[in-house]
Amino acid sequence: MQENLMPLHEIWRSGNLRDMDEEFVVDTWHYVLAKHSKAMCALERELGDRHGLGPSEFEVLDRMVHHDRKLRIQELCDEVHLSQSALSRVVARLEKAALVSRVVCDADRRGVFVCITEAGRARHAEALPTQRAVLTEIFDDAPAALTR
Amino acid sequence: MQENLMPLHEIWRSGNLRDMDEEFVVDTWHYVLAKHSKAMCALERELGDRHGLGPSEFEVLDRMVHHDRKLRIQELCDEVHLSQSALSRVVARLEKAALVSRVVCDADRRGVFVCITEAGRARHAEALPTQRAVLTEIFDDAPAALTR
DNA sequence: GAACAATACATGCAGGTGCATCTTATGCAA
DNA sequence: TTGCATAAGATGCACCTGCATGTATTGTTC
Repeated sequence: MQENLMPLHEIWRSGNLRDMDEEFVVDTWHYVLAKHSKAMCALERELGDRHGLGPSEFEVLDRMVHHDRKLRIQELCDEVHLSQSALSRVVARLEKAALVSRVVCDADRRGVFVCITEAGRARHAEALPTQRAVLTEIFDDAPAALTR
Repeated sequence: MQENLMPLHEIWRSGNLRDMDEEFVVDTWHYVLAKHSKAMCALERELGDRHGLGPSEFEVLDRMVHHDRKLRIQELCDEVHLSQSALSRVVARLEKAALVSRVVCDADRRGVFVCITEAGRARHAEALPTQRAVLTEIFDDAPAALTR
């Protein structure tokens, strides 16, 4: 699909940028659509086949590792681009796989803390190079033209 | 979500672009994720509420108008980021709404031509300003810094 | 022409997502 | 304390998507 996609920096250079014209906006949108589609498909395949993780599952683990502490569901909502209900289910799946655990928050018993387990850290460490490889493959055209 | 998202051109300027380092790639990915999520949600809401179209439906109509001729399902597949099966169903929905019609291809009776109807053109013309407005709203931070 | 692989599209099915709603807990006011 | 609005998170439901497969047609090889 869209093999002749113009790199975004070229889109941004080609037009009259002072005008913020429609063509520029639409080209940028098509760039985002194409890269998103390509990356999501590849991540789904690679993370799934090699590590048994979906992109959403990986992203949640990644956020947990990044913050390195227990997080409220709502805090995760701010960082992962999922609805609260979708996130709730992702956490449920991760918990069933023993990659995170849910702990009731004592200060506010409505709330739930999500804690990454050792198995979760291990799975994330294992999957991280795969994710980086996929992204590098897909976005390697992005900065090149800025330095060429 | 991610209100403090760094514009992509800043991401591309900030790092050592010669190195294509991981941080750059990941920041670019997060940019794509954030913009895609924001735009898709907004398009789903605005196109849906105001014109009774989903993003995929609009995109197919848009491609039809752009090419201004009947297209094979497979041709559309190359342009819209959907699987063949998903596209088949989008076309079915559009046909049920009388916005396109399916015509068996005489030269190759396995194939199907998709033709946009007058109602389809009208609906697209009506929805186009909405789509452009949404995209402009979301991508207006993108080029500005290049000219400031 | 017969047999068989390949192609174009449709469809059954499983899975993920968002919206609306439910449940439980908190906070605040009377 | 009681009553009610609000917040956190879970869940029913409808919808969309991709994968695998089915159906019809075409091309190819013998």
